[in-house]
Formats: sequence, C-alpha cells, structure tokens
Amino acid sequence: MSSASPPLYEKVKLHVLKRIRSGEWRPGARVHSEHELVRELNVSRMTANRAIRELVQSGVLSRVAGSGTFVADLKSAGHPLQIRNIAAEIRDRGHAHRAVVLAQARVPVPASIRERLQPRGRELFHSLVLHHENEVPLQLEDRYVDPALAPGYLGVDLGTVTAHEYLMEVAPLERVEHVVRAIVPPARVASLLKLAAGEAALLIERTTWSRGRRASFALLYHAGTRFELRGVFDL
Amino acid sequence: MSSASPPLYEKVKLHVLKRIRSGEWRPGARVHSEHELVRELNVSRMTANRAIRELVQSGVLSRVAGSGTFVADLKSAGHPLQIRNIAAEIRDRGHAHRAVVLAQARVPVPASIRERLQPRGRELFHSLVLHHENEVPLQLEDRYVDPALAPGYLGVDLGTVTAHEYLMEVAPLERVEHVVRAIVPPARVASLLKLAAGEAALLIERTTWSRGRRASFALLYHAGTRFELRGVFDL
DNA sequence: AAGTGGTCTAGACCACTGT
DNA sequence: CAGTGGTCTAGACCACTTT
Repeated sequence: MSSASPPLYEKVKLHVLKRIRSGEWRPGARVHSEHELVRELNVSRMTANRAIRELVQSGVLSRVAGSGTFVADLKSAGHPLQIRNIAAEIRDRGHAHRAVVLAQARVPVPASIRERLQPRGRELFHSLVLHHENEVPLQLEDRYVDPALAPGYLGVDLGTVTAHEYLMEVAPLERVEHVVRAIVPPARVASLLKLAAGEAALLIERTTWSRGRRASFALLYHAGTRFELRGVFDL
Repeated sequence: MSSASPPLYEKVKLHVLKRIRSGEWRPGARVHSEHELVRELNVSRMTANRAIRELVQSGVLSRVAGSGTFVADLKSAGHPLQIRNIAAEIRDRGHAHRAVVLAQARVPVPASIRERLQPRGRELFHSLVLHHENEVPLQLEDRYVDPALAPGYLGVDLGTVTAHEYLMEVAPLERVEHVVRAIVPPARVASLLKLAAGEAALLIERTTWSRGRRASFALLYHAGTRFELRGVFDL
C-alpha cells in the first residue's frame, strides 16, 4: 500500500526523535506507548514496535516490559568509537598504503606474550610489519600468531595481504578485543616510526579468538602526531 | 518465575551463526534465504527477517535486495570501542570518584578554541576539573562552553555534577564527536595529573552539539599508565 | 483489571536481481 | 520469469507492572 520512499517505521522514529531533540521529552520522560503510536500515526503495531526497538538499540530510548518506554538517560552511556583496518583506512583517505615486512619467523613464546595469547605449543609465529601512508610510517604492527590456527602464516606475503585479513580468511573470527593506551614508545619503535624526540605513541593491543581459542595478539603502535581515532554519535 | 524459553528469532540467529563460526559459511558465501529459513525452522517470515536483520545490523551479514544475503567480509570492517563518562566508569569499578574544581570562570575566546567551538559571542565559560579515582588523579577536564546554550554553567557545582551531565540536562544532546590521540602533555597537565617524567597522556577531544549549534568543547587528558579504552566485538 | 512491552503468525504488495 | 529482500498489516497470546 503505502510503500513511499521513506519507510513508515522511519516516520515513527522521526516522530519520536523530533520531540526528544527539541527537548519536549527530556531524559527519563515517558514516551508514547506502542498502542498510542498506532493510533496517532495509523500504523500497525509491528511497525511502531520496530521503530521503537531500533531507537532502543541505538541508545536513545530504554524500555521496561510491563511498564513503559522512556527517553534514555545518556548521562552514563558510552559513545562508540571505531577501530579500523589500517590499510583500508589509508586507502579510504585516498592515500597510498605500503607495508614493509621487517620480520616473519617462528620464535619461542616470549614471556610477555604467553599470558595474553595462552598458546598450547612452545613456539609462535611472529611478524613485524611497518605500514606507511604516502611513504610516511604510520603503524608498526608487532604480531604473534598461534601456529595451530594459522599453519600457513609464514608463507603469507604480508606486504600484499594484511595479517588481520589473512587470519580472517583462514580462521573464522569469533571475538576481537582491543585495548587502547598512550605510551612513550621503546626506542626501537620510535626509530622505526620516525618519531620526533619524546613523541608519544598510541598503542592498540588487539587479541583475536577463533574456534574457542586465542588466535593472535598484536601490538599496534601509532605515531602520536599522525594518528587519531575518531567517533561520532548522532541524535 | 517460570521457564523463559529463548525467543524464536534467537534460534534463527544461532542457526546461522553456528555455520559461520564453524567456518562452514565463509566470508562472501551466500546464506540461506528468508524463505529457506522459514521452511527449515518452521518460523514465520517476519521472524526469520528479524533474525537476519539483526545479524546485518551487528555486521555479521550483508544483504543485497533482490540478490541475497551473504556472510559479511569483515576485512575492512571497524570494531567498536566505548568512551564512557569518567565518573560512571570509576564508580562502576567500585572505586571512589572525586572531582576537584580548579577553575570555573568567564573568559575571552582562546584562539585555539575558536575554530573548534565556533561560538557567536566573544566570551566563553571555561572550567578545569581534576577527576580522581581513589584519590589518584585520572582525568583532567579542560572545558569550554557556549554561554548562549548553558547560561547557568558558572553556577553549577562541578564537584557534584559532571559538566557533561549538566549540559545534557540543560540542552538536549544532538551529536557528540570524539577524537582520541596520544600526546606528551604540557607541563601543567603533567603536574596536575602527577605523571612520571616523560609519561604520555591519552587525550580525548569531545565536541558536543545542541539545537544545531556547537555547545561545548572539552580536552580530556588521561594519565597514560592509568587509563585505557577497552572494546570487545563478539560474533 | 487495564496497560505495557515481547513475541509470533500468515498472509500481502513492492522493487529489484539474475537467468 | 522466479527468487530475493523490504516493508506492512491485523490480528494473537504471553508475562509482567501498575492501579
């Protein structure tokens, strides 16, 4: 029937959002119930339900079954930030990405890695790759991989395929954890990233899981003055 | 207090997820269509549709109308990270939060702030607050607020209510932008945060919009060794 | 008892894609 | 053309909260 360009549930969402954005409905205030929206906007309940459900999902509203729907209290809510694949990010900026492989070998498990990767064997695959944006070093990728989950890792041309990409091809990705910190980088890292004296680095530690086990642990060092994470929350 | 059986759409989601996690359906592979799921699992199409739609929303699948549903290629996908309210974060850890107000005044617009806040008037409200976790300084909040949007800002007890909380009460939040960077902090910041010599700082720049205008700009400095951002992505 | 959200169904029409 | 996803309806039953 009424499949106009904007879907009906979008109209319902806007109907609610307008009142929140204008300040008419403040945080904690009760929002019209699904039944009321059905009557007000002449939509079916499933349509109103979808609209409200999506607003809940995006953090704008919160619901209490049996009680009602309320404008979410964003006071203590979190805001999303995106961590992206470095190669994709550089290319999206329209710049040239080049990866230089500094090391790619089988190594005994370093003590500092053992706890974070918890591998079964005594040896790991290790790789050290320097990613450039327009020939300027941007990220140093220090990665350890469990050989049991990616036996062919040493044969991969990491200058062409990023390790993250390869691992996702080989082992189904189940879980990714990121920890972001500001550090004063070790001398070797600073030198490779061509940092100015005393320049800080943004360190992202990425652990990935596959088939119920830890598959890889990576230390991603970024030049403090040349790299930033960006996130926007709208509404 | 009876058996809360899992919703049907969750079963559909698991049905699909199991095959992805096991590697049976690899990135790019075609997923069973809604009709097929309807037949396989004896659910209505709307139920299958909801399940698939949620998996698309979470980034696991991607759809092409008229063509089909496919396992998403996570290669260049981003992973979410959360930036939280500092007071809420500290309290959630079960620790004591204390905010010390170092400054709260009307100031002429600093040159470095003008471009980022783009205020109409010639003066701004400025506040400098040091947030402690168990009496250890964790975040220095250097904030500028447009007086037009929060006229009562100077009267707020920032030791009790965080500025972010107050601003959300006064002006409906429309948009928040975050930029995260690693820096070597200025001497004054290092001293206030009681950083070790040469310690790096994690800087979060937060800009907020309200009623179509920029409402506040905040520089949030964090001790590099005592603060981290954490994010988990689960498939 | 009335209201609320949570879920589910069995249909339907549409626009689009691929053969 | 048949198949796909995108949307929408008008009912329904349930568990829960509020009055």
